[in-house]
Amino acid sequence: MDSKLYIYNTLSREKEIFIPIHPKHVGLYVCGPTVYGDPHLGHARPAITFDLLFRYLTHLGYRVRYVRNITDVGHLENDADEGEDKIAKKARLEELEPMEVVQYYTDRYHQFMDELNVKKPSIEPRASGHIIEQLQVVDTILNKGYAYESNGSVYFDVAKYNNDYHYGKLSGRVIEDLLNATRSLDGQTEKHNSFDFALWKKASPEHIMRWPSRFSDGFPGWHLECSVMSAKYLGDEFDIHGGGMDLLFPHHECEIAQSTIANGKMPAKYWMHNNMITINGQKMGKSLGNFITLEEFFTGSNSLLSMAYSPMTIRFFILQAHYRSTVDFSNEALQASEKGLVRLMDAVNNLNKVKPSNSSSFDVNMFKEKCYAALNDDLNSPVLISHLFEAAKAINSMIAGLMMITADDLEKLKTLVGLFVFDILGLKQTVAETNANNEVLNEVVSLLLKLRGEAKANKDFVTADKIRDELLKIGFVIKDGKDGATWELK
RNA sequence: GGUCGGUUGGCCGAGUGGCUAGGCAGCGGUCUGCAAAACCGCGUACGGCGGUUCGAAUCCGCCACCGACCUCCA
Repeated sequence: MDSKLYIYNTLSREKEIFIPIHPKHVGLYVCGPTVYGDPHLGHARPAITFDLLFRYLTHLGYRVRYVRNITDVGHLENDADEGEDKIAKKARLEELEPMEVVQYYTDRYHQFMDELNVKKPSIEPRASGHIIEQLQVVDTILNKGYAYESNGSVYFDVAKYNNDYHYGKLSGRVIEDLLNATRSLDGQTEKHNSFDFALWKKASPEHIMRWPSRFSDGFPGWHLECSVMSAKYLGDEFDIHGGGMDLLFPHHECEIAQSTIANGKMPAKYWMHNNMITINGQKMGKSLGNFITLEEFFTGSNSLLSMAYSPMTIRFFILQAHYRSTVDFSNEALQASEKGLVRLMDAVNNLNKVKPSNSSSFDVNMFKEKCYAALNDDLNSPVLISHLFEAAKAINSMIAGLMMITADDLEKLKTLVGLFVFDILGLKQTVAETNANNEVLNEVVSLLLKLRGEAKANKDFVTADKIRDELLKIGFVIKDGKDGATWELK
């Protein structure tokens, strides 16, 4: 528990030691997906980053309440008009209920997160399920004088807030600069200042998701849900707030302003932001249209992909970069990750083949220390992985008889490798590897390998190679070693 | 235009003042009937220019290039 975990706090722009507000408990809030499109690689990054954090904090013994929201309000518009076009009419008849769209993409998101072995959060609240709470906060902020009503909408008064508090403390924005960056936007005329943001927005006719309120039929502002739901489930003040770097401004800045007025407190102590995934050096995002969905990765069905990549390859690829760095997608990089992952997993499986000796030439305690040090240093998963590769090399050397390990140390090593690879990094064995542990299959293949061994002993290499080649065709890779052949499924 | 961040060997990607990150690819070797795997060895990288220092990829300054945010976006 006295782990000395340091995390980089965007608020201070420094790594800070993590000390929970309530000992032994951690409140973690992460901005989840807006469910109006298929999940893509960009969605995988924060999910995996904060999954790693969730897993590690849990391992350290904290009771973690992890809240990750589903944004299902405010993005759906009805583009149908009153034209007589038959196709348009049919489209309208077959049109999906907004909640159908939400349900569909929520399910898709869950499906792909499961495949990536991302643990479910403790609570996954939906914005649409918290309209009443959001309206209550609108009232609170209005009553405190930091919001104004304008033509059925309610806006947060940023200028007033900035007089009394500090708008921009998270993002480093200066309000005067924001004024200079003015652009013409819809609804501008309703706002006192361009940087004011909506708490409640009156729905225009084409908006199909709408709720009644004393201001108008409308929907809550874009930033309000996170302030409301984090406070509801984690309290006015909680430990860690996470999300993508692109949400830093304005989303999180606005959240801070709202929560500060509504609850009188900074909502979160530590703010963590994962960086973007780039493609050809550019951010992969919905608006740029350069995203590759997770389904496309898993099936290889995208012209940018030279092959399909397994969920674990994607997970490992993301974990091989530090979460605050951009990570550039390329087929070459992904294939390198895939091969590396196979090498690592092979070594993990090889642990069972290691025979203990009387002494150890591998320092298990040092290995353990280095692994924890990497995680404690702002979740440095790439460094942790580099240590795991060193352990992999050591394991293979033990099998080759070049290194030794005592039975005690071997047990420790098995426990540690299992802990870091499976529990904390959240990697898992492929279906093929799981099949390889099937006893019946094991005996059948062993029988074939035994026959091949006999053929080899008789210098009948034609038969030996035939067995090997035929097995390879089915998907078995045969590896000859000092003490006979071993196999694995590709 | 403003704010912030980045530029590391063939590719990806750690590293923040001196000590081999790691993975992939490549080359040489060991092992093997051959192959694969594994192991051993090799490459001697830090955008440019200047400064600080005994010593800088790492600190400071200037320049170049790239990106993020400023608008929905993970």
